[in-house]
Amino acid sequence: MTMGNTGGRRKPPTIHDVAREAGVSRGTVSRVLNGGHYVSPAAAQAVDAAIRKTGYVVNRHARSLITGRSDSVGFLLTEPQERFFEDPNFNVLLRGCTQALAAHDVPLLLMLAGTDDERRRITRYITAGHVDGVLLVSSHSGDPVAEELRAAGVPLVACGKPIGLGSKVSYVAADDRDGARDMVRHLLALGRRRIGVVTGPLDTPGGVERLAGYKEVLREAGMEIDERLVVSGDYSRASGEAGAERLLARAPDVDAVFVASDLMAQGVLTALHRAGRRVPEDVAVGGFDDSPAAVAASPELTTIRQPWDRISTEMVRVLLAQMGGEDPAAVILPTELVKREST
Amino acid sequence: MTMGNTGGRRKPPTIHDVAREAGVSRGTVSRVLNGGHYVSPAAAQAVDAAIRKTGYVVNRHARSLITGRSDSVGFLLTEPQERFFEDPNFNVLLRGCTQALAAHDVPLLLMLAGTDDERRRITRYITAGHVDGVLLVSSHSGDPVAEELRAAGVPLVACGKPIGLGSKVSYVAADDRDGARDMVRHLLALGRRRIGVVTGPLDTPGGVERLAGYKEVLREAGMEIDERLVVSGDYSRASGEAGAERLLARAPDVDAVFVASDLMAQGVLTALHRAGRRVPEDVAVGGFDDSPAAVAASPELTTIRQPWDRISTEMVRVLLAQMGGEDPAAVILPTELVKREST
DNA sequence: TTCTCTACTGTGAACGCTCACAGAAGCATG
DNA sequence: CATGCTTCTGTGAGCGTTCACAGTAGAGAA
Repeated sequence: MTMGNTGGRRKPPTIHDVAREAGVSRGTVSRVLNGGHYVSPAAAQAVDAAIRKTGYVVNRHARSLITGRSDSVGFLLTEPQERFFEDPNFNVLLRGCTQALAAHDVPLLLMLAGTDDERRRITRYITAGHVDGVLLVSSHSGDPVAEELRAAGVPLVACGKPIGLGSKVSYVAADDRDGARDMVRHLLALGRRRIGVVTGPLDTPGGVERLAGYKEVLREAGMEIDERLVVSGDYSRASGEAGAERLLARAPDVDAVFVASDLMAQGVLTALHRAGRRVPEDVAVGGFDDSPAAVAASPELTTIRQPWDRISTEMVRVLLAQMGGEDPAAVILPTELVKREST
Repeated sequence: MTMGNTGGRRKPPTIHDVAREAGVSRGTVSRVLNGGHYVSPAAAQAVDAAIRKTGYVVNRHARSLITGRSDSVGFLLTEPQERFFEDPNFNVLLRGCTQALAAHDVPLLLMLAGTDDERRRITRYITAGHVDGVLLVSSHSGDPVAEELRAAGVPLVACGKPIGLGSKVSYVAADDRDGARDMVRHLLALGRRRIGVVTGPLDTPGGVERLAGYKEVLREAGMEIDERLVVSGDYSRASGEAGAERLLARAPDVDAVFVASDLMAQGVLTALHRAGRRVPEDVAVGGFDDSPAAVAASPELTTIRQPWDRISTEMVRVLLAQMGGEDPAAVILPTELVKREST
């Protein structure tokens, strides 16, 4: 009685059913499914109709078994997870990647390598061919997982320039150096001349590049680099606070600070406030990332926005290309200066 | 010359290779792989050794093809994605689910149903049997995707009590009502007597329950519900601000506000500050969620913490049980009052 | 000894798909 | 009229695993 297309189905239709329905052979249906080359228009139409009528969906397992591909990719996070999972930009990245892949009908598997045990299992899983490629989030220098995947020849696209991996690894990154340049130029344009910097960790490309941009612009402007104005942090809020204190102690005449992350910049604001300096009147503060911390701060932070949505789509594009046989590629995307109250 | 275990492998070892290496048959290897029943200790040991030696990893596609299971689950978000992806608690949930599943060697597929097109594709994908179960985040009343999955008999566990779905759907939720009770009791214990409330959307179970808890405690305390003290919001910061203004206009003598989300509570703080009310001296403010907004706020918010880590592990537990044939279940987990500066 | 029962093991036969190949048209060229 | 070429189609094989079944060995009971 109830045999319609709704209701609890037991056995889904196979390519066989579609072939019978369309009056063609399995091979023809398969060809239609895979691009439709070498298929007559009439047959293609019949197959399409049969697919709709039967509600056929390809069994990816059977396909994978023979093709050796899985037609899925992994999103692998080997970073200390707290840090990344608390960064809303990470969400934008994850969402962007998922959607960009979905547009290509490629499922995304989320993999978190926290413990060594997980690392091992995930490495095995990937090298066994259960995913065709990996989107990697890791700024670990010499990440063992990444290295092993690279060695196994798994298509890999890193978010941000990876350290310690050969040039064989693709990556997509924001132009950290140029972002830093923009910010420091902005501070110069405001008439500031004693510009300090709180760097990120200098064993990460981001940390290095942002510092390099800072120095470049000052040199361009004919100024000497005063090492008293350079202190380093680790992207944490606390390190920003400590950094600002050191800065104030070493160079009390500082009139602007370029901080390599918004979170640290929040700490800088706290320290400046405590020291009785007004922002931006006495000291202008520029952050980096355009995280929610930037607007949550008071005053709201001028910062550098990284194009996370474009980063994600580019990562997917590069990965799919590489899975299709193309060579690894590096993509650098421009950043944007977002002016707010702190400068 | 270079034939070691490292390096670019072409063909991964199969169950055949393991069987040959161990001197047993495919069947025996398969039995070892699937629980080891009806296998002699000697054979089991030989197989284990052979697996280690060959570096064998089961081909899940081949397995799935015959078992009909995929041994993977989907994490499905049908909510407007901006809202959830900006909520760090969502991250905790996602991470917790991923890790709990990883412990069972079950991969997680991330699925975002934003557009109708995506919704259709995902529904097809799931009902075609490409995942064995679904972790669902959706407070949509009458979510069509959820309804279709339920109808198709796909094991489903919702995060939070779902609306409009039959009792056949499992869910795991924090005890919203009890959390609200705790907060309002806390405000009463501080001596406040004119306690206002900014509710969440009243077409969600969370919104309804939190309001119910508020009313319960006041009635318990022998107080009448003054409807002037009840305003509704939609969880957004702006709606909190507007709500507080309405509250102040309608009941200027308000001395405490229970706000159904931290984000709204931030808005409430802003409005109170603007109106010249001191927090907590003049008006105590209690939030809900313990989101980062709670500590970012000034003063830091007293709030109700939902056990997101436990919610995730419970969701996974219930889902796996259901995939194993058990009946749907509902799990309600206790919340925790976190006292900070705002009360 | 013979039988039965249990514990274990090996062997096709699938699962649903793609791929290589063989073949059948249709059509122009020699 | 044969020959080649292109376009299209069907068929068998096989991907790596599990499952059902048949079978073997050893222990205990008759």
